[in-house]
Amino acid sequence: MLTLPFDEPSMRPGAGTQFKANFPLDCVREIKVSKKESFLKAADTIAFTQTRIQIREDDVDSERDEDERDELGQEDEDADGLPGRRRGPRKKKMTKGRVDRVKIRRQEANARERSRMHGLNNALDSLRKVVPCYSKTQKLSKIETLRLAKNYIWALSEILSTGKRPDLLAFVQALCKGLSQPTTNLVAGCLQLNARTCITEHHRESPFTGRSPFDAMYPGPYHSSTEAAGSLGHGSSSTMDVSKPLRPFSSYCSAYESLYESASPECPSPQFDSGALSPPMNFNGIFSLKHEEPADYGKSCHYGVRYCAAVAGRSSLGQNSMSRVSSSDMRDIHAPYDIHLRSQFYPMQDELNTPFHN
DNA sequence: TAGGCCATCTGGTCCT
DNA sequence: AGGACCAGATGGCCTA
Repeated sequence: MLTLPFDEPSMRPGAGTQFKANFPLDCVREIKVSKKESFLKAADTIAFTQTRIQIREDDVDSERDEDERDELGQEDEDADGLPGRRRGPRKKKMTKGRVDRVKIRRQEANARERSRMHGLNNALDSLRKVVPCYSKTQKLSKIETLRLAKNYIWALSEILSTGKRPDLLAFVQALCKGLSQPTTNLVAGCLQLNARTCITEHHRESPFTGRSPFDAMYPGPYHSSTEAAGSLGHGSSSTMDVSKPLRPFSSYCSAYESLYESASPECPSPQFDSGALSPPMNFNGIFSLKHEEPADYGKSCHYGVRYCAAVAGRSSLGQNSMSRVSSSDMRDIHAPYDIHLRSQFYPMQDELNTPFHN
């Protein structure tokens, strides 16, 4: 499901301090340590605490020794009759206590660094949940998550700025721009899209003639032709022509530019080999960009941007789901990415997306 | 077995 | 001085 939970606590400014408290339980489960690790950690903690106590006692002793030595040194200097000869800060000797304190500080710094990286990974996990491809079974890597998020933001901002109804394929291509082939396959799988069929059919037609594979997904005025319906595997008649080569990725780039009238990010994109794509999947006219919903889905009033061709007045879906963020802002936007109040859309959308959830 | 990904440690730098 | 942040090094795990 393609959603933008702007209202999600972790997305709000100032929510960082409550990050752990608001974090979905699923994520907490994922980072939960095993019993063995818990025991080891507990043992380490005990040993560490004991060490600290011992070291503090040693510190007191060693510092007392240092002070005594310093006093002796001062006496020596005085005895030499050359006071003030030594310039600059006195280099402190690495006594046992000081070495131990350095060790402790290092361990504490390591713990902080671990905690910091865990927070970073948690943030990355939350990002994984809002990009258009999320699966617990096959997690996107860090770099791929960031790339996909960047593409996603860019594509959505283009839609908002141009107010044009984009081509589904171009949108998918924009999302996959710069991603590795496995990730591209994963995204295609998450989109429930027969990428290869879609691409080859798209290649056959002249691009951006107003009739896209997207048109085939929905009945009514947008259902332009039976050919288009076949191109996306509409209903149960989806077939995949594996003999046709994939389009080079660079062509996606130009197509996307012609659609959005601006340069796409990082163009030219790397050209990937035409590896195996997702297996043929039936496309029943319901488009879900995500396999799973956040745990708190529907609890709060989320704004979701979803790929939905149900333009107002053209289908019951559209009529029921056109709770715009701002009617004045969105009135002229006829893009299929309508913004919905998630709480209002939830029952229908849950029903529609049931077949695509993990 | 090589390569990718990841977690962790570590030292350096900057800032308060 | 101490904490945050960063980047390099290293070793483990997994997969093709």
